[in-house]
Amino acid sequence: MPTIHDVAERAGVSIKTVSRVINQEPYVQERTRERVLLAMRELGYAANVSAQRLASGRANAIGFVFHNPSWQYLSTALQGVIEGACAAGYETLVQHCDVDIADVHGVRSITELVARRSVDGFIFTPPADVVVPVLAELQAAQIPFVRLTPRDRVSRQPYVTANDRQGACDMTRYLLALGHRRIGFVMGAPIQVASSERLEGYRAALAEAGIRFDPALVGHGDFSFESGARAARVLIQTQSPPTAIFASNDDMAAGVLALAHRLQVAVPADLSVAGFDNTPLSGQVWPALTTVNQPIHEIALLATRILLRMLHGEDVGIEHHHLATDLVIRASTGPAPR
Amino acid sequence: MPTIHDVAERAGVSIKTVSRVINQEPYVQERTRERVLLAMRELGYAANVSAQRLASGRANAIGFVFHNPSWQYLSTALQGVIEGACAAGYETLVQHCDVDIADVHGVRSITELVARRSVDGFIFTPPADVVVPVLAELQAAQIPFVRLTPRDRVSRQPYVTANDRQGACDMTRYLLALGHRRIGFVMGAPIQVASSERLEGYRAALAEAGIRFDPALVGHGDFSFESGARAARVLIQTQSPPTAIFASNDDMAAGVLALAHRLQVAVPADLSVAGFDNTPLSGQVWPALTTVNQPIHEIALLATRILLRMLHGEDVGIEHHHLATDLVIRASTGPAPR
DNA sequence: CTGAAAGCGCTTACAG
DNA sequence: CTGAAAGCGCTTACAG
Repeated sequence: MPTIHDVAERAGVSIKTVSRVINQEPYVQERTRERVLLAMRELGYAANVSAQRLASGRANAIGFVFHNPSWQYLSTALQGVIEGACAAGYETLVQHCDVDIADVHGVRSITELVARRSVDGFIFTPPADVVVPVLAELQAAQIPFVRLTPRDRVSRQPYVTANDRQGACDMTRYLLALGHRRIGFVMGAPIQVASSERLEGYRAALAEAGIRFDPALVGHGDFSFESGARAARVLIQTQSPPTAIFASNDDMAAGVLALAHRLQVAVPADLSVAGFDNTPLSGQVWPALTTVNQPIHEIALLATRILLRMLHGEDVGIEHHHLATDLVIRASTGPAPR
Repeated sequence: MPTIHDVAERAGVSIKTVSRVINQEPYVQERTRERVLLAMRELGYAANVSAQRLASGRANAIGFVFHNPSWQYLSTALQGVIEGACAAGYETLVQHCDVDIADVHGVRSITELVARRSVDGFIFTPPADVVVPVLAELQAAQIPFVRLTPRDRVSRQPYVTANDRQGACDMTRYLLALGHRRIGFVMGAPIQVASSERLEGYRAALAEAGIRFDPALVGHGDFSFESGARAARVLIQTQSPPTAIFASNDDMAAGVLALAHRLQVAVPADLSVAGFDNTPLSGQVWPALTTVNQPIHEIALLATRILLRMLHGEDVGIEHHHLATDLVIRASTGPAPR
């Protein structure tokens, strides 16, 4: 493996000049730069990352922390982070964080990445951001991090999220426009901030249309398929059942759909069903789900760019971004019956 | 940040002795070891990974290469790799490999990880293992790698896969046991070896039962939901349609299901439908899919353990593992009609 | 069982 | 615009 010395010798310059070319520093004569670049190419040279890290004190790597969000969320977000990191010459280290064991393993593994100088900063995906002591520790140690769809939105720490409230409001407006007046809503796990945000969006649209909010039309789920089916059973078997059910994620909407099939309720003729997240699942059930798309890739990319700015020493101030969602209209929704 | 010198001073030993304790080398007096360990704890010491890498010439990291398999496959496999790597003190670097652009970006990014000394070896997930020139380059450079469910199973290079043939054979036997005699089969993308393996399993079970293989019962898909629906349309609208359709992955089986619903074919009363992979999707469609479970986590973990042995200089010989799958029986299959 | 010396391949100040 | 020296924090051989 060629080193910086080999390149320097071949180009007839000092290693410092080679270093300047590698790091794209100014003040290198164009002809010199070209000679160095040529030598690097001829030798197949690539800088030794560990040596760079040791000498510079920077890892040029970011940690991607996750607990266990949906597979799809994780992968899409990870690709966004990798894209942003790669473009800036940063590596991405994936770190699982066990939220349940709280500080035993979770904390250790993350702070260890810092202690061992393996990463310069972190991206936290939900719900990994609930490990508050870790975040406090990072903050105290001045290790930058950006959170994706975090639970706490009060602190000055930067975060990027989809605008859940607006998305739910849009969907509810759409169902109202189809003539639905009794619209059921299935809530997600209360611990996640998206749950209440989506409920608020639903309520806002109802209020806007002059429709009284009816608690009896709200089912309580936990974002799982089964909880969606359970909530739907309750909603459908009431005195005056809703003509539409808006489940606040796709998994629960699929559960609603399965229950409707079992009870022989025609979708969307007798019951419209809508979801949230635009997961692959939403397009692969029958009928295909009308849902809300979250720009996960863009969210992750933006978060990474903010993190990179922080790593470059920039004082970014308050960076709280709420990215717009969009409606994906498919076959599971239709005009209100009668 | 404390260094090895700080620990050495506090423990009253040389840095070499501290190094011995860090690396768990023998020949350290128990009392000395304890004093060093105590000093490390008191100082909150963690070795600087970059310094270790530079000095030792080893990265203690493995690269996880992926193209774009299903999200779920990717995540499950990644967790298996991280688990195995972490246990051995290795970091995991996730590297996307663009199979389509072939050697422009794909090759570059992978060989660069090696050139920059960022990783010691690789795990290739399908279909990233199709970048044959990269594999050849790695082999020439003596960089160990293990492939997951690779296309090429002839070379001596180690790999780990699920036993697709056995899984498909088991499923077909199960359908036969339910009384089905005309069983349709939807093939996946021909480029993936799993496609032909699964077809072979189907054929083997038919032969075993003394049933002639009928090419007219084989639909040609590409593992996508849409291709499953298309293939099902052809199969269902023939003169004597099958009483069961075995789609060789869950996405296609969901497509078969959607088409059956559209054509008002009752599942499983009139048509049994089976899938393969046991993805989350399979449990969230209606009726829930009978499918074949692949032990992805175990596959990834085993692959990582083999890679680690290679990285430790062991000559592992031929390591070609075919892990058993198991049947997951749910609601989409039932006795043959009549 | 323990240690002093050299060196891994870079970057950081500092000179010129 | 270019370079010589020092040092980042470890491990590797080699002595004792």
